[in-house]
Amino acid sequence: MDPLVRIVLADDHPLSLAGLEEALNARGGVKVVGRATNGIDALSMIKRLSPDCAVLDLSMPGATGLEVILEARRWSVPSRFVVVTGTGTPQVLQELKNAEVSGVFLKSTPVDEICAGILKVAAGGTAVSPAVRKILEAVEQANNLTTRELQVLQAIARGLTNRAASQALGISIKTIDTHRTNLMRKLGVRSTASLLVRAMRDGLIDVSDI
Amino acid sequence: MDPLVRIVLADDHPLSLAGLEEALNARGGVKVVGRATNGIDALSMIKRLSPDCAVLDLSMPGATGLEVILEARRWSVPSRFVVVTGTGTPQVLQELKNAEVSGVFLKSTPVDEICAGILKVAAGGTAVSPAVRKILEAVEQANNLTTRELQVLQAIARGLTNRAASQALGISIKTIDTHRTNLMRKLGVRSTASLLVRAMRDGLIDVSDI
DNA sequence: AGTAAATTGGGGTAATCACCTGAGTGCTGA
DNA sequence: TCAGCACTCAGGTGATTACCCCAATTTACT
Repeated sequence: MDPLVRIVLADDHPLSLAGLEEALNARGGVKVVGRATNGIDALSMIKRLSPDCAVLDLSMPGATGLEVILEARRWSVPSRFVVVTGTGTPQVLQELKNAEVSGVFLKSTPVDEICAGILKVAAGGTAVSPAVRKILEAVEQANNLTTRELQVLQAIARGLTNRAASQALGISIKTIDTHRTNLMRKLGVRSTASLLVRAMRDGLIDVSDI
Repeated sequence: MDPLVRIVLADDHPLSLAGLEEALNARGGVKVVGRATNGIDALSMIKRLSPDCAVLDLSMPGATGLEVILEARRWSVPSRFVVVTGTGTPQVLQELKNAEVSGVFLKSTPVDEICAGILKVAAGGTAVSPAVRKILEAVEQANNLTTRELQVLQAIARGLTNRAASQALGISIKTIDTHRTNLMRKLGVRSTASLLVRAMRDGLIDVSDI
């Protein structure tokens, strides 16, 4: 048998912490050598223990999981990292991707899948849940949209007609028309209806203020 | 001081169970007299202990929280009930509302809020989290839409034009037009764009298969 | 049987959309 | 300096939508 994989868990929600540890123990092959409920403790613990893998919640008091990772890397800690995040907003996931975090999971992911991912990352691999991967692909596509195009998309989502959108953005109706045409071409749809469905599904537009 | 409020907790996820109990203990005034990780145990426990309040997860092996409640009521158990559900689909919430469950919360709700709700329900009140209430209002509105109108809404969401939708549903374009107009009037919007945004935001249409 | 609601569909009009070609400006990196 | 891109706008055409009118038929329920 391999020696046990040493793991540090950090999550400000005690219940998630306990649940994950229990699942990992049930699976075997790992040893949870440290637990933290805030970013600061997590960071010092990771520095001190140099675990094979640190599993971090993203929203923690003191420092987010991402901040912990970046800081730990500045100290050349050899650990690998898995981030578990509750809110899978495109922006957050993009940041994690840029930071080249080895493993990313949503909290809604089945615990078994997360456990498997942690082991994989600890073994030197990468593990990104399908849900996260899907969102990232959407982000990829959103990044191909220009600022102005996103603004036009937002305006349309608010129910503005081309005319109203042109007034809102202070440009000609024809310009709005051009942008919308380009949006539909870029997203591969042929109607405003599909455009909005795609945009909302992929989180390209902000629905909260509508 | 009042005597301690006697509570039974049931959740197949041990971590949620522990987290909630911890939070309740921290708040004080309550005593968790029973824990169950499946519907069957929960039911027998409630019958045996007649707690002031039973807090039930909706998705449990054996029997769902709702089934437990309905069965417990058949036995005239005097307990009051709080349901905590992970998936807040409109259908599920509507069923809970119909069953007149005293308290309904999403798992994403802050623990403090859930605790406060449990105490309120145990005291004879009702507690429905704002998020749930909002979804229910949307359901209310969706129920005012006829079957055909919902079908037309789905068709539009799939990006079908009036013509394509008419062919898909085997009716005249003019009928689609009528339905669409009625939809917009009922939902208080004046454009297809707004119609879709409203529909998606409120879960009136199924986005998964688009 | 009778009333209400749902579903169907026709006519018509003004507005808007979808899509095209073309073009001027300004910024940026090679 | 020059190509490339983003942004801007125009003209034009056919399709479609938004919205109003009205009415026949079916379904549901009292």
